[in-house]
Amino acid sequence: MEPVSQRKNSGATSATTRARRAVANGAGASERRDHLVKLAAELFARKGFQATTVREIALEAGILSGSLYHHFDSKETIVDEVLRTFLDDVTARYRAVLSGDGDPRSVLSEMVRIGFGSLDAHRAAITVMQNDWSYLRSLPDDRFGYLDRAEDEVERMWVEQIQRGQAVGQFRSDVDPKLTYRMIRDTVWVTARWFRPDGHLDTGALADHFVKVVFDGLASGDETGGSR
Amino acid sequence: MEPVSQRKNSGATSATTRARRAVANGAGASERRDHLVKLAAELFARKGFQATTVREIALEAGILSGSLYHHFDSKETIVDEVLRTFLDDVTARYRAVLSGDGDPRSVLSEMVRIGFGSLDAHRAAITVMQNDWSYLRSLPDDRFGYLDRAEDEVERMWVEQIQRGQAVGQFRSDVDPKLTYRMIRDTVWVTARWFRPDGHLDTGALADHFVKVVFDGLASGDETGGSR
DNA sequence: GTCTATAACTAGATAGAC
DNA sequence: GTCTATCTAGTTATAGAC
Repeated sequence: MEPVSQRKNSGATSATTRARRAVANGAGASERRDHLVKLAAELFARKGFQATTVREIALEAGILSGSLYHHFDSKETIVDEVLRTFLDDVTARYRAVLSGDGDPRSVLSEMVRIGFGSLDAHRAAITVMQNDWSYLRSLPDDRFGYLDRAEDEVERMWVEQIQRGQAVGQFRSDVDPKLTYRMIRDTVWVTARWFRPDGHLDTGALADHFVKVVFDGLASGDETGGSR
Repeated sequence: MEPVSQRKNSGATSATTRARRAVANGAGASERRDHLVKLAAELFARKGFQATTVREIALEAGILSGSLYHHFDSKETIVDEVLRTFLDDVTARYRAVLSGDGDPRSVLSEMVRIGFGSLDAHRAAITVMQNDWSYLRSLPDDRFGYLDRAEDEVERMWVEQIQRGQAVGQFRSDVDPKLTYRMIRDTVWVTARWFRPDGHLDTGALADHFVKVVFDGLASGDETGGSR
């Protein structure tokens, strides 16, 4: 038996034309649907994809679980949309920066800023991506194979810039580009675990701090011990 | 109906005295039990705590799910033991280093090495800790409250060393100690996601690389752009 | 210490009324 | 677009035989 419905929307957007699926992106979009995806993303982020039940998602939206299936054909479809929305946005931003003519250091710095900046709009999605990646990839079909492909593409972008920076002498050459990329990537995304938009630092300050340490190092300039 | 049992251990360690519970650590220990915990940890790490069923754990051990409950009173108890074993080990190592008289830079460097080094013995536990932390903390009782307490203690250790390093001039003073700690912590632990012990780099090389970048920076020494 | 059998429950998903 | 009602399958955990 389902819990009693606590109606919030007793008739708003009642009979709007909702045949506008399959537009913009390939998946299908509507404001109602987007809202449900957002609610679900927050729950997925907080408790994990599997620990979140369709009943909880529905409850949060003020409807019953069965009604969710009018919008989505499965729970997987919801998380799919959460992740795709984020990945599409961030890869598009990366491409925009790379199409410019910045030097490696400023391009990399800009990419770091894009990463931290995406915490504002995509914090939940980033958390889900990290926590539930291995589970989603362990599913029998290849539905989430695009995760690996997106990761590969992004890795190429970063590694190329690091190598370019080494070639022109902006970055030290005794670091491994791929390892360095992973280090940066991990540090940026993992921030989603504890970052709160209403906290005392914003994503810009976070990026500034990170760029400072990674580019120039934690050691004070006037010190022994540095083996450089 | 359970799958057919594929007996692996047809009588080994058959009638060993197994009343030696509640020793060493508080939880309870036996080789058999430890082995089961290890198997479970690998599964938890691969698929997530909730996606891993007690049937799978039992299957992996060559027994049936009911038999698991001779060793553990619940699935939660198993993951509890996975996490405690790791946390006890790593905090003990931190304390050992801090009880020495090293300068901040070498202490911090040693702590980084402990972190990466723990990937060898605790890779699965570290993965579980990261992926399932928020779920375990969301459980009704406070059973996993020690996670927060351990985190707090470790944070104090790190932040103190960073501040000490700033005080003696080993570390630059224009970075936030707490933020820097989080950055380091996250980067070290998150490595568990992709690190493979049989890969082409070991945990020592990983630590070397990380220390190099974080202490001395990615920028080449002879370059403009560094605002220091 | 393991197995057999099953209880008690919860999950995702569906069909059709409104 | 939502609700009611329900199906099916899978989950943790238990009881008692061996």
